Amino acid sequence: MLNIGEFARLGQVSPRMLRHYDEIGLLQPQNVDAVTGYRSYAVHQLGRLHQLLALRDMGFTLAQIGDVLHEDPSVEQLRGMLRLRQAQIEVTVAEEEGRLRRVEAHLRAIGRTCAVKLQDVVIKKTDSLRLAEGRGTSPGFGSENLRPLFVELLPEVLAHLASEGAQPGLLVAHYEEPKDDGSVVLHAGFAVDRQAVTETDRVQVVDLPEVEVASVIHRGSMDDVAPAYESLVRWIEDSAYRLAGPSREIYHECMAEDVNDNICEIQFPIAR
Amino acid sequence: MLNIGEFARLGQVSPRMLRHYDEIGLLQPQNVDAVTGYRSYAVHQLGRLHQLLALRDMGFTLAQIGDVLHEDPSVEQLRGMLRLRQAQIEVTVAEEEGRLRRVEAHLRAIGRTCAVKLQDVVIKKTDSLRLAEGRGTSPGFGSENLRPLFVELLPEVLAHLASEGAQPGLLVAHYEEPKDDGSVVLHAGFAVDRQAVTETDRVQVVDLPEVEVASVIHRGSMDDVAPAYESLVRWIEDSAYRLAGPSREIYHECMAEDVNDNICEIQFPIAR
DNA sequence: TTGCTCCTCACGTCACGTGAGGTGGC
DNA sequence: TTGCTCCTCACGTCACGTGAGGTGGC
Repeated sequence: MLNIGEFARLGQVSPRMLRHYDEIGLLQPQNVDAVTGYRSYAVHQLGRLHQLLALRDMGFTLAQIGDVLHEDPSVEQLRGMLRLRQAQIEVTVAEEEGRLRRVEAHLRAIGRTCAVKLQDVVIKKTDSLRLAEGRGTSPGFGSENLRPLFVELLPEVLAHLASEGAQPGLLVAHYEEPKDDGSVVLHAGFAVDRQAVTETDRVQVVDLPEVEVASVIHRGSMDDVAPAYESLVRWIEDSAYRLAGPSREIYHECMAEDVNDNICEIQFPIAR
Repeated sequence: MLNIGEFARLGQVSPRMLRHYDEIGLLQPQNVDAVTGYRSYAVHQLGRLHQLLALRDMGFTLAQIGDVLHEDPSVEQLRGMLRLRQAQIEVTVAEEEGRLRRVEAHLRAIGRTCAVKLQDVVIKKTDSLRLAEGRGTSPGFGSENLRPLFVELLPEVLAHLASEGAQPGLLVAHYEEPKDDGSVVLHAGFAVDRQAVTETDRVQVVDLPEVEVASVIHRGSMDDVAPAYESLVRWIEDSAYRLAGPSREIYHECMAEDVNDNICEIQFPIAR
């Protein structure tokens, strides 16, 4: 019979761990002295300890290990548990590799620019969104092209919503894929949630689906949005995602007294 | 200004998380109502939240994120943190892949045999060990060859230790690489820790170094040790380690009344 | 007597999730 | 009045590490 220190040394574990395994019933000493509380382990318990450590090294929780040790599962059950564990580890590995790619994308990003503040690209799922919107074609991106279109479309949408007694929510814009000549179709409108809004030939109601996006927050005038767009796109390509559609712009704040306080979230659907 | 629910929805986080970040000073609301305690967030705080989430997605702890957000590190410092994080993730990935290989080795092991009980292979570091030992050559492995050698060598070692007033510790055997003709040199002796023991031409004192080993516990007669050896070797090869030397046998229990209660630990040094 | 090993609490870890119990505005 | 959102505790999670304070045999 071995005392706890000797047994711990043989098994290369700490006495505290053995006490813990005793406490939760995973591996109880052969004998506990009724007076002193001293634990004694039989040499053959080293085999049990080995099983326990082997399962722990495979990443099973102590509760699962308890099931295996006490319930003596069939070969089939054991195989099932191992397969499940295998699948879970594969998921973990994939997650960590994703993390790694994101870190490396940020590393390359700070290598490329002097702007320190681009580490705010975030992957998230958007909520689905119902918009009342107007549409128009612009000769290209750039606020010199887009601004007049916003000024044309938005009052029409607002007037229509007012005539229907609906409250406009967030201002949202999204785009269609640019044509070969560089022209783009802009959709600009307001979130209307579940309010009933009828359509006209100038105002449509559309549902933007939930999608996974990469997103940045741009603060300031939309005249200066280009760098944000560029770093977002490069970040996405860098981190082994790919662009899965044209962008959306969500104007969380677009009427600040100071234009530098405007806040616009730029989202690109991504895949992979 | 947004209340906590609105802000949480925009950032795709839970209100509880925002309260937590407030509590630990990571992201405090623009305003807290003195009477009701209601938190209000400014839209531009979405940018801060994005930074926070981006850092979290890279696996930084909240304490580290706090440092980045509050202390506005230089590009060089930021690069250093990212590099460190990158290295840590690479370690994690390597560990998880090791786990995966161990799980797969066990899966193949239970596919190969009907014996359910071989899941007790464990990787560990041995303690260094000082032995007083005798040496002899056997025509091969197998207890029919080795047993006479043990019977010859061990009494000599014991007698020598007794004459020196030293206490014999654990019985340990180890081997040299087998020769081409299949013969092996057996070293068999007893642990002597730091006791002073002089050497003779029949009894040598050696230090076995600390090494990383794969280890199984064999219970019963050494006549039946072959399957344990075989499964240990296959397991090692299977899990992308490789054998880094000949085996050691540690006889934790070798004089049980019932031979089936003998306990022997078999270790193979491994590398990679 | 001093050192060593053993014992039993019990707190701390990390980033929140999940009630419990209560409040304020539509 | 009912629902909804907000609030503040405070426990639970997982596998131990790390004291604190005390005991027993050489």
